[in-house]
Amino acid sequence: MSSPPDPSSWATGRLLSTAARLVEHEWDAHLDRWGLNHSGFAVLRMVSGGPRSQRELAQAMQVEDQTMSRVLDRLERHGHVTRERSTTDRRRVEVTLSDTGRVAVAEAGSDDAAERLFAGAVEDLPALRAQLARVVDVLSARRWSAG
Amino acid sequence: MSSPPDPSSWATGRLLSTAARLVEHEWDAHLDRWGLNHSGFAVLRMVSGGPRSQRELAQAMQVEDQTMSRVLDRLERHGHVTRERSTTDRRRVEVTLSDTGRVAVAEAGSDDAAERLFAGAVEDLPALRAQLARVVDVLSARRWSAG
DNA sequence: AGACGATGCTCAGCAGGCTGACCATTCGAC
DNA sequence: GTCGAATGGTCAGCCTGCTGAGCATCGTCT
Repeated sequence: MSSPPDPSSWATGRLLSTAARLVEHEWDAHLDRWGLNHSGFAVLRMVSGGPRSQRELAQAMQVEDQTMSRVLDRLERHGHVTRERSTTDRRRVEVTLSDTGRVAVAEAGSDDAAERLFAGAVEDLPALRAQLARVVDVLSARRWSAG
Repeated sequence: MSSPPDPSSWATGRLLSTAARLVEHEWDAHLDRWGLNHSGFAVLRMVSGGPRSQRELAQAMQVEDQTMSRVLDRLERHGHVTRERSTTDRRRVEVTLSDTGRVAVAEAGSDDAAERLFAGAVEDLPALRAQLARVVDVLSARRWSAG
């Protein structure tokens, strides 16, 4: 008898979180084949544009440094990425895509499964994206700025 | 020089997750005053309609039983909720809102701060909600059904 | 050169997600 | 009544988030 969930009556925050979790879940299932998950994959894509410092990656992903550190632990452990201290600034750690990482990101992202995930679930994808981008803009400014 | 994030070029999944995290973060900051967070608050609101079993709560929140178990641990530890074995079916645990829980949920949810959070960040809230609700509908059906 | 703040990263600990494995109780079929 | 499957919760372990604290290096200012 347990009634099916009725999302249209939920608070907006819960709607957002639940949708995000469901998408991550499907995406993770797809990426599992390469030993990746949604966060690792996003980092890999970022690093595929050339070596990056951890701080740069953390800021790009809108995440704390400590979180990025552990995501990179996992990527390194799986051989998707290498880390070495910068020679010019020994505080920095240069994160570089490995060959297996390059293959993984290419294969996992080839058939843009990421966006096909939304097929049938979204009426107007560009509109949804625009609204979400605006939320991210406003709230991340509110969070990471001086004020 | 580090360029500010440009969400409009992100993958949709990442957009969704990031927006959700930012909203949770602000919401948690508000609820912290009552020893609550976004997940605990949502559970509390659910229980305020009368005692529920843990399984019911888990399904309503679209979460695994184990996750709900630990959220309730915390709510119980903070005295927001009481748990007692059902007398008619001793496998079930009845979760009941406590007095302090009732006060907390009333105060924290009074000035609907939850929705004001989106003021200025969203153009057409009903449209956003409708799109998100559809995503949740489709993906949760895909996940929790037999198929 | 020395001192001191800013910067880049890691460690420890908490929380909410998840999976897999397990236990207790109930229900149904025999 | 007994046995076995279904049901309701928990334990352990992993992952990504967060905060708070600490360490090493770099820059700057005197």
